[in-house]
This record gives sequence, structure tokens and C-alpha cells, in this order.
Amino acid sequence: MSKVDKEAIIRAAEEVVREKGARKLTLDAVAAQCGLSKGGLLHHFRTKQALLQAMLESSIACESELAAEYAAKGGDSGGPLASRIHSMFALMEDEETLPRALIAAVAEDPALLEPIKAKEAKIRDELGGKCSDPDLALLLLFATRGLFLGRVLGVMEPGDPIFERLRKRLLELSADLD
Amino acid sequence: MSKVDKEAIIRAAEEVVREKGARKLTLDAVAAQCGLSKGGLLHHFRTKQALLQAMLESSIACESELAAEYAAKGGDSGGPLASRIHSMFALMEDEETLPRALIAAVAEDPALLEPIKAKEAKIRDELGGKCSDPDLALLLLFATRGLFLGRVLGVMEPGDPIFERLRKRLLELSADLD
DNA sequence: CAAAACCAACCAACTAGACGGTATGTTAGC
DNA sequence: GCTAACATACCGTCTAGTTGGTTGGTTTTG
Repeated sequence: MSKVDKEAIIRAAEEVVREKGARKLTLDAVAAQCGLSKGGLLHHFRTKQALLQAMLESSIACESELAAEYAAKGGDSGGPLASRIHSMFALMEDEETLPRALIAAVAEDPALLEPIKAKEAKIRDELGGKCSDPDLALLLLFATRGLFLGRVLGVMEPGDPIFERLRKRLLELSADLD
Repeated sequence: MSKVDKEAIIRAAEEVVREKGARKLTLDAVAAQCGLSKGGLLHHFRTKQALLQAMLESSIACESELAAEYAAKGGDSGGPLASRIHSMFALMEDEETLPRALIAAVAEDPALLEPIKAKEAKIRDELGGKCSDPDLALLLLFATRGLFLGRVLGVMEPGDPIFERLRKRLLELSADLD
């Protein structure tokens, strides 16, 4: 039988947010999405908040992994800024796990965002220490995030050619900084 | 007597989102916030969706007004890009009406974002026609939005000096384009 | 080695309260 | 006396979480 682990539940929750909106991320909906009873779901996550927290943590880990992967692959051709730009664009193309978790968390309880804040601070430190022009690096990072969140929130169409054009542009500009 | 008009109700709704999160934007909470019974509230907005729509429209109008104001004041010292940058920063500093409405709308029903999409397209057309380097202009616009949404979602602290530094930087860069 | 004890993983049924919306007033001003 | 602007009471539904199981596999023990 199809084993149901925590990872699968998190995926199901993300699916619910994508399909029906963050407001309708209910335990019943998640349970139905992954073919589980509500009782079974609550066996894995004892409260809804625990589920949301797990969603956020999983997303953060996913983004970090992507960034690390790019940093390793690119060797010395790209610094930390390029890695971040790459990872955010990759997140946009593949899945939108982080954004969905983020929307759900903000809707439910803004206090859940603390871990994101912490990560934000880390990234900024990283860039500040290594770049010749930290403010400009941050500006490029925020531009990437602007695109990212525009896509996430649904204000921009997925196939828009602007994504590819701006990705190139951002990487060019970041190359002068790293 | 404290008259309660639609504008006051929208403000109250924004207040609820700020204080308790988008998920707890309920008709009861809004009614309580503006000292009205639920029945009274529903007299002004027949459904919750109508209220959300009004929140979004009010916010969009507010942003447009700010941009127009800056465009008029700045005369020819700033083009459309500078106006937009100014207006988004102004929104961040003064109140966060748009963001709050946006979060609530996304949480409730992503389809409510259509008017925002339309406005987005308009702004992009505007920049594309008038700037020497449209892609770079968009990049700066997205950087502003990245800051804006970072603030809105609560991942960045309000008083962070980075806002002021990047605002200056963005305006400098935009001056070469407009 | 087999019975007994245990345990994680699940489910169905339920509860208490929250929520959106309706139905039916009431009151103040034109 | 008609209408806009409220209020009160209520309804059906939805929701997070609880309770009390069952089942199948593993571990312990006589």
C-alpha cells in the first residue's frame, strides 16, 4: 500500500494551497488530498500549526539545498549572490513549495515567519561580507525576490518571457560583484 | 456621532489583518473593530468577497494616487519609473493598506487578484515604451517590489536602514533610464 | 518457539466553537 | 410613511481537535 510519510503530507498540503488557496488549507482537505483520515493526519502532526511549521522548514531546506548545489556545480564562476539567484529561479520553475507554505503561514499566523526572518538575515550577512558592493548585491537579490513573489502571488503569468530575460540580466550584473 | 462609512470599514478590515493575520479577517472581527453589528456591516458589503474586493480596489487607487502625485511634484526630474519607486516606498512608510488587502485576498481567493494583474501589465507597458532600457527598468521595479513584499510579509523589520539606502540607490539608477 | 505485550499507524464518530449569511426587526431623518 | 442604516437572533456548515477504537507487525518473555 502507498505508505504515507510526513513528506507526502507536506506535499499534499502544498497541493491544497495551490488548488484552492491558503484559506482553504484545512486538515480535512489535506487529509483527503493524501488519502488519509483526519485522525491519521493528526497522528503525524498533532496540530495544524505543527504542519505549517513543517511546511516552512521543508521549504527553507529545499531552497538551501538548491543554492548549495549551484554553488558546488558552478565552482568559482559564481559567488553566493549568483547561487541565490539561481536557486530562486529554480524554485520558480520546478515547484513553488516555499511560496505556498509562505502564503499559508502568513495567512494563519505571521509569527510562524520567524525562521524565514532568521534565514534572511543570514543571507544578507553572507552577501555583505563577500561582495564589493553589498547594497547593489542586495538590490539584485530583492529584484529576484520581487520576480519570485510576483510569480508566487499570481500577479505574473508563468510563461512570461521576462523571466528568462531578467534571469540573464541578473546573472550578468551579479558577475561583476561576486 | 462617529459615522461609519465604507471607507471606515475597509480601514477596520486592514487593522484586523495587521493585528491578527489574514486568516482571522472575519466579518465578526471587522464588525467589532469598527463598532458595528455584523448585520450592520453586511448592510454595507453584502458578502465577504465584496469587502475584499473593495479593499483591493481602494488600495490600488491609493497607490495610483501616490504615483501621480509624485509624477506631478517631481516635474520632469523623474520619469514613470521614479514615480513608481517613490509611490511604493511611500506606501511602505505610511500605511500598508495594499499589502494587507493583498494578503487577505490571496488567502481567501487568488482569483481576486485579477485587477492587480491588469495594473501590473499597464505599468509594464508604460515603462517599456518610455525607457531606454526597458528590461533594466523592470529589474529596478521588481527590486522595489521585492523590498515592498518583504516588508509586507513581515520578513523584514520596519526600521531597517536598508530601506533608505536602497531607495536612494534605486532612484539614482532610475535617473539614468527615465 | 509460541504466546503475550507492545506499539506505530491508522480510522470513524464525535464535540465545541467559529464562521458566513439570512430573517426580522427597530429607529432616525427626509 | 418611506428608506437607509443599523441591531438581534438564529441557522447550517465548516473546522480544529478529541476519543476510543482496530490492525498488523515487532519485541519480550515463559
